[in-house]
Amino acid sequence: MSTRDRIIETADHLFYQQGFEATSFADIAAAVGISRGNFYHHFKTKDDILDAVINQRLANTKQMLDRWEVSGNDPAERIRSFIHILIVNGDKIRKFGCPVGTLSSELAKLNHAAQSDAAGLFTLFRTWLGRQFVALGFGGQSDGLAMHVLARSQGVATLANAFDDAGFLKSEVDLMCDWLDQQIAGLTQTTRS
Amino acid sequence: MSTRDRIIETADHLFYQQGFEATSFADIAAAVGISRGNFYHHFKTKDDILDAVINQRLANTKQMLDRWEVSGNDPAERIRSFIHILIVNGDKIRKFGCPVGTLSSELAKLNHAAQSDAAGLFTLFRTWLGRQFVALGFGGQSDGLAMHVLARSQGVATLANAFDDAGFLKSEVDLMCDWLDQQIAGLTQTTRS
DNA sequence: CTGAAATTGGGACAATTGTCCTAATACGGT
DNA sequence: ACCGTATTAGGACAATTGTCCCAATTTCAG
Repeated sequence: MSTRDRIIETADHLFYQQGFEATSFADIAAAVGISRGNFYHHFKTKDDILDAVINQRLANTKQMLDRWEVSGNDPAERIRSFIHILIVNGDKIRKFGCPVGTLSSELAKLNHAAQSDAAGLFTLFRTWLGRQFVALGFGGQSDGLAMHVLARSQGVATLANAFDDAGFLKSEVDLMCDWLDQQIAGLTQTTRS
Repeated sequence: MSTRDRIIETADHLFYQQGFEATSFADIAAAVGISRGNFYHHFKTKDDILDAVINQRLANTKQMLDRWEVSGNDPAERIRSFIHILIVNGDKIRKFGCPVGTLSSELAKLNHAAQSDAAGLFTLFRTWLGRQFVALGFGGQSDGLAMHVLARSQGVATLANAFDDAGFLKSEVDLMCDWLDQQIAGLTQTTRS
């Protein structure tokens, strides 16, 4: 892996675990094991690293969502896959919160120009979830349902982090899956009537 | 108002709008209009101000919740009052997120000792909401329902902030109120059977 | 092999950080 | 009026910040 990529990967982890503002050039350089001069050769400003990190997250997320979409599962199962990220990444979420939500919140407070780019991560999930709901037949409600799923996931992540509570995380994931089943059942009923 | 109280109030606003880490002694002193030396006389360390800010938030929140509880409204109406904070503070939430959730998240990332104190703000709402659900007759489910309301509020705040979307905020508040009505209706039905 | 370009290390730089000190002023009780 | 305490201003302090420069070293095409 190139030095540049190692810097991005390390910065990604540190931004997630410590926050963007609290992570310094020196922190990243030390974690990568290179000098600050070398660091500067690859990234002139702190905003440059942030852009690179966000772009990598966007690419990785897009790749993951694409993988989920080409696989044979039905849309409902895909949405459940999304919901279950909360469990798969449960340990990290309890320690550091959701990587997307916490970065977006921090950049909003810093009034940082990259906030909209960070929000693009949410948009990625939003449009993907919306597509699944459309495929299920929810039509014009799909975007609202996608935002609803996104919002509940964010809330669960925030509280699981605040209380460091794995049980709550699990039970809310179950509730969300139940909710999804009810929505789908309700839709089938409406279609039949 | 005493200088000390003015410092706390100003620090509260700045911590909310800029974040704890991004707000410096100099920022607060300048905003209050006092010298750093004067500042130091009242608060020896940055953690001291943070403690004072959190304690004031705890006191203010407790006072607000007490006020809501002694008023004649029924518990369901009180829960709706809580949910509607999202609308009342909608402008600020869209700009800076939820004061409780964003502070808790930031302190968790900073591995700050005061994180548990900040989480105490959540506990305040949690036990208060739980008490309302108990009063409604939800018994052992009450705490889970309280956490559920808390989580959904947090998620709505996070996404309303990320997308700066007032319409989404409004529609999710309506959804939460509908959900509350359904829960209560379901409870009555169970009681009758 | 050679020379130019890319990469790397080791600092320098002013600005800002949290913390602390001292001297001056304001205030309140006797 | 006086004295001790509380409050205030102004600055000093080392450490760290983001940024930048320059001299080595490595890489690699010709």
